[in-house]
Amino acid sequence: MEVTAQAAARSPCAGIPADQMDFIRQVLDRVGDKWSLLVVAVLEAGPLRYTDLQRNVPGISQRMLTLTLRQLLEDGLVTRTAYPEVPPRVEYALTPLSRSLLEIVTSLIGWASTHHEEIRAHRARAATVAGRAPQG
Amino acid sequence: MEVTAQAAARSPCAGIPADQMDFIRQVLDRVGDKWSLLVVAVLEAGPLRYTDLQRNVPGISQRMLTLTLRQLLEDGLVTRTAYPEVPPRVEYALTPLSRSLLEIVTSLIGWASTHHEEIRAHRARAATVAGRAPQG
DNA sequence: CGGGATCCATTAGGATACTG
DNA sequence: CAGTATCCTAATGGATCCCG
Repeated sequence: MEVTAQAAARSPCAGIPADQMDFIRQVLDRVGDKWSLLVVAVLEAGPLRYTDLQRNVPGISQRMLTLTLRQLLEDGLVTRTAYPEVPPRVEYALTPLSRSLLEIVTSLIGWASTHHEEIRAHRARAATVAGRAPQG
Repeated sequence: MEVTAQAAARSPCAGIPADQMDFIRQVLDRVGDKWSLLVVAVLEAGPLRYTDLQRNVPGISQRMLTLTLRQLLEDGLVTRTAYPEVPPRVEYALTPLSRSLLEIVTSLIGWASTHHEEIRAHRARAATVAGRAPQG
């Protein structure tokens, strides 16, 4: 225990207060999960309804769309507006909060775009070195 | 249909070419997974050996540390240096690539720090509205 | 149309024990 | 010290059916 405490005191994740560590994980979990980010990205252009979202986020299932939206709703990252019309209509939209997040995410996507060749090259190389040639 | 087609044409994931979509997911998976980012963050201060990493990343298991390091290694996000000494010593360090990633991540962490109260507040409020009071 | 509920497969990830 | 291998559980997530 004492060792852990000292280690944590010395370098609790590169200067992160470790109090924050916990909730940073939560944010990361949300950002890093399979769909949240995609949904937010799709909503950037403007409000969309449920089925439009489902079609614009390629490959998402109703279940995951529903769950993702619920999470985003709880975190205040999207708003839900139900119009009491004859064919029910519900629109989801971004909030100022998610828009600010989107800026960061956009830079992350930019990073990915810039460096993905590098990563790919490294992976291919690693696979070749890993034990046998990829071809057989 | 026409609405969807237009929406998709307008916003196939916020202007992302959808070719890139795939590898962006990969990057996001790596960044968003439970440990990669923490390991990278801890390595920011300088090279560390296996056991030091394990102690500095609170809660990580040997298994996950090993797997995470392997992934990072394959992607060229860390380097591994084994010193042929009597007690074996292995050091892991960041690369220019991971340092550039760290800048983005830092801003993400900054975002989290700035807005986590907002998110928490929204969650609490959502929980209250959800059907019953949080207290019971 | 906008979901909720259920069933099922895959995976992530922790605990433990063992090795060089 | 620096891992590897195995087992097992919990969470992720897709498919499907159902309902207001």
